[in-house]
Amino acid sequence: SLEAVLKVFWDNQWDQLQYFTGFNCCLALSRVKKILKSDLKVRISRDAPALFSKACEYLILELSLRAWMHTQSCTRQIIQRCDVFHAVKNSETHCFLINLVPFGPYCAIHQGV
Amino acid sequence: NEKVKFDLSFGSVREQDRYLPIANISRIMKRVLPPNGKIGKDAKDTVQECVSEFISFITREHIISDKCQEEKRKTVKGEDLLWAMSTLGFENYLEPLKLYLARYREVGYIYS
Amino acid sequence: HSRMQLPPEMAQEPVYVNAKQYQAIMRRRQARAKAELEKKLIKSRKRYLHESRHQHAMRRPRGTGGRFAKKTNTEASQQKDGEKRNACATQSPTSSHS
DNA sequence: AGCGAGCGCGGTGATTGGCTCAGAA
DNA sequence: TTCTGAGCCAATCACCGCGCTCGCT
Repeated sequence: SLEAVLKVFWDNQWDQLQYFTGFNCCLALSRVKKILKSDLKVRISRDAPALFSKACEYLILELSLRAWMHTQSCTRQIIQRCDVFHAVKNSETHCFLINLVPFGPYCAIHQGV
Repeated sequence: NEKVKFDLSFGSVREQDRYLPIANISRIMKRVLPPNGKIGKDAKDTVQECVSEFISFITREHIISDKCQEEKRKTVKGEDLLWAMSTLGFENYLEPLKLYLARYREVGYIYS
Repeated sequence: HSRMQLPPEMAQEPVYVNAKQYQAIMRRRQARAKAELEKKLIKSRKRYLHESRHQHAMRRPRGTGGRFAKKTNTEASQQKDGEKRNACATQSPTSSHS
């Protein structure tokens, strides 16, 4: 059912893009630019922060949705770190984050779920 | 003054500069939850770190992979980042981001 | 289906990743290892980011239940009065009390 | 020509902790 | 069952966006 939920999610995102009017930016562009520049000393085009702002929004939404699926499978109501770990580990597109999401010791009980 | 005084934590960059605001991260995360859904603090922090890693992952891959190394001082453009995402398995993001980029250029800065 | 096994960083179960990301993940690992060798990694998080905002939250009025309460008219006028008195004191240094 | 870094200036929303009980364990 | 820890509230102020100039290509 995870695949179906994700398909609905991306269809909704596409619909919201088609009908959206005006430019709503919910992540600070200057902060995105700062993170971009922190990696290499390089010039940043004006639209790169805006693009990453939306891309980060998608990343957060999809990661949270996958984590919430795992939360529900454990019959819990609060997303914990281990849910994010599970979402990262079982996702083709988010597995590059695997080194950043260490399992907390108190979450070890959920490792087999 | 105040910044320097309290930033003697052995890291060179402040927390406010390495991550996006935690309140924005939390608000976006809540959008996929039912009204009774909650988010643990460590889950918020983890996603916050993941977002910064995502930006660095795409950007560094673009900078390292193509000819930007020889050509010093090249500017990172939006289309380059889209190409880098396509090579890293973010195909789902491509079409929405293309449309979003077009919309942004329409209303963002076309007048002069 | 195109997943590659990642060399285990610590003692842990084998991890499989997207083949498209494998090289980039390895490069990122090397960069992190180098940063750790240079002691440039931040380990723990601060309890709060700004001292001034911490102080602001600490001295704010709270309702029953620990929530932040609306600033009352009395407090607002008191604060305005204090500001005015402060400005007056800076303008005329001999006008302070007894 | 075009395009981005850097700076200064308003305006503003992210930051922030004590208590309660949902809910993790 | 025990007892941890996340949501709740809104005022300040650090910072975000915008317009500007200047330098680079």
